[in-house]
Amino acid sequence: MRYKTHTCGELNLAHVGHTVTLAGWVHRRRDHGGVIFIDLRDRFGITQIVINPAYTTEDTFRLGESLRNEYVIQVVGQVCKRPEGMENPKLATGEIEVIVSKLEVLNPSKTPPFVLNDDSIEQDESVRLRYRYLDLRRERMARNLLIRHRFVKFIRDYLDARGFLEVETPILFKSTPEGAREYLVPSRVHPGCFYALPQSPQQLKQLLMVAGVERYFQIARCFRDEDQRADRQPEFTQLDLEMSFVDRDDVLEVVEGLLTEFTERFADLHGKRLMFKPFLRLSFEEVMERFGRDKPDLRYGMELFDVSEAMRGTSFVPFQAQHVKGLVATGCAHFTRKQTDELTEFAKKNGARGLIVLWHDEDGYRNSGAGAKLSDAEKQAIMTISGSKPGDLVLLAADDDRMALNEALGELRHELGLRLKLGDPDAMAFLWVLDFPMFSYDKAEQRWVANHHLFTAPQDEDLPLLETDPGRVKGKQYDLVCNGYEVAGGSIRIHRRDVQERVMRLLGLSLEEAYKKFGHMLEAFEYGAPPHGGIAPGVDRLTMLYAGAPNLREVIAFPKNQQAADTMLGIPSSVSEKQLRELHIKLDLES
RNA sequence: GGAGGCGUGGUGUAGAGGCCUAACACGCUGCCCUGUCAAGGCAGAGAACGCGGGUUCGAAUCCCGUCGCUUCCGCCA
Repeated sequence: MRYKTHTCGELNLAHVGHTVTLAGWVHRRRDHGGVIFIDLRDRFGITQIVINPAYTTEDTFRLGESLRNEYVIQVVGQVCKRPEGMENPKLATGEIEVIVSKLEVLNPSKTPPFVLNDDSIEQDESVRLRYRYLDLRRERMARNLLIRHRFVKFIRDYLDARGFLEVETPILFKSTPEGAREYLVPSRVHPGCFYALPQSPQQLKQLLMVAGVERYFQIARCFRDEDQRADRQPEFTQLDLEMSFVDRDDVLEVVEGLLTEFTERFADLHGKRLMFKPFLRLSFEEVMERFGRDKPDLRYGMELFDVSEAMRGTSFVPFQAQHVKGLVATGCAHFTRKQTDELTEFAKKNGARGLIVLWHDEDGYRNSGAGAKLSDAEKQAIMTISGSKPGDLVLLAADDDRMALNEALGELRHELGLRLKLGDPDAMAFLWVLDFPMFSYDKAEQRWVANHHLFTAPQDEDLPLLETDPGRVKGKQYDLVCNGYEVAGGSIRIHRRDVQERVMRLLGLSLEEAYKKFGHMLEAFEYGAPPHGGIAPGVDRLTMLYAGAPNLREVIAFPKNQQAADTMLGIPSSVSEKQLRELHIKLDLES
């Protein structure tokens, strides 16, 4: 006999009269003494089971009384329309119930260490992770897994329909000199040698372009041995993709089309909607000027304003700087001195020299603190430029370093956005950030460093600047930002050897060194590399946003904790002496 | 590597120097109950308050250290 003829989510009035077999977990039990109700749960839903002595044997009823939460049971019974007024509109199957004739306990269960049948309780996460297989039974987590599945399935269908080829690349990869710290895998066969787990399939996907694949993608696992954040896991999943004979907009269109269609087609599942259609496009420079962060949350405004000119020649010492900018915290004039002091501390921590606060009352800026020191003309200018209204709080900072000023205010804007919950939880505010500067000067090391990676192509018109003014060279690089998170990054790559060599020269990399580190790439590029470029959207981060989750762990079945450990599996763990010997490894636990 | 937050029965919380021989809710155990769906009623078991040290006549409550979890900075080409 089959374990189940139907799932617990599919029965309805059309099935009334049918005899069905269901199997699943006891979600909840309501024992009225004479009649027992069981909410039977499987992945597909919940169905009410009724155990009534009038319709079954004494033994079955006794067995029903012994049921507890999370017992795995199988029932045979008849689908019946519920009595008038007894329907449950909260359940998809709420118009019917199954009257049990036969009941079997397939497996009893210990009492779970935490509540599985109530998502409203915020459960301590370390316990959830310790018993992740139970945590995943909960409705919210089951939904997150489903959203992720739909997303990945959609990606495959969407790209397949557009001629992309899914190709797997090795997990046992090569240690690369730059970038994130890597996870190393010792080789048994080659004493003293190591594989490295890929930070991303970057180099391999470019080699696939040389190989003539033209349109490649992969749901790729990536590994980075860096410290964790809410949006960073040591292993994570990227939609890695690369295209030949394309320029920037071709790549952008693929990703934008994919995310637009997914957002709209699956709105019933995730409940999100697009804030910008088409996605907003801004240059890095404009984003920094207006929002002070290369990954701004554009679900709300609160743009930075610039009063530098109006403050020129001010007698107010804190504003005697090249640049004076600020932002308006709408409706925050009720903030106390303590709260604004906190904001000042926050701004300082993020590089501001200080924070000037103006309270906008009914009759203008309050006459205390900075409000008392600024001239009427200056206050009027700030009011006009900032557009502040009574009830608002105006926050200003000054600095000779414009970028530092933008960044400090940008972090302040972000912090306020979080504290004031300015972002609409149902909105997805996708933004393309374009025209990044390719290089920054590392003062400590006295050399130019690449902001993206070595293979990013400079914009054509900036090529001459490579030798004359590297700081002004912009790259064919692009980031996709959503709700304050970087959700994708990519670039058009250099495919011409001469340009590649000029970039390497600028970065102080000799041809000899370059060949040592990237020989396989440079060699491949000499065999007819097509113009190509790509991008890598973060599957975990996007799923997190679609799921409305506060961190990546919520959308990964078995995530690592902040210490990169899994307490359920007890990893990382030590290994036997024998294993170490085979790998030619001696431990030095002192250092 | 650094900074902040949290750590009380199985779970979620309350408790802010003596009223704590630690409270409440859920869960758990037993009994009652034929229409509930967060079922209901009655009874009961279960924690010396992460760990160590200190202050005090007295500490879950204050201080120091330590461990665990978490958020952020550094780091993440």
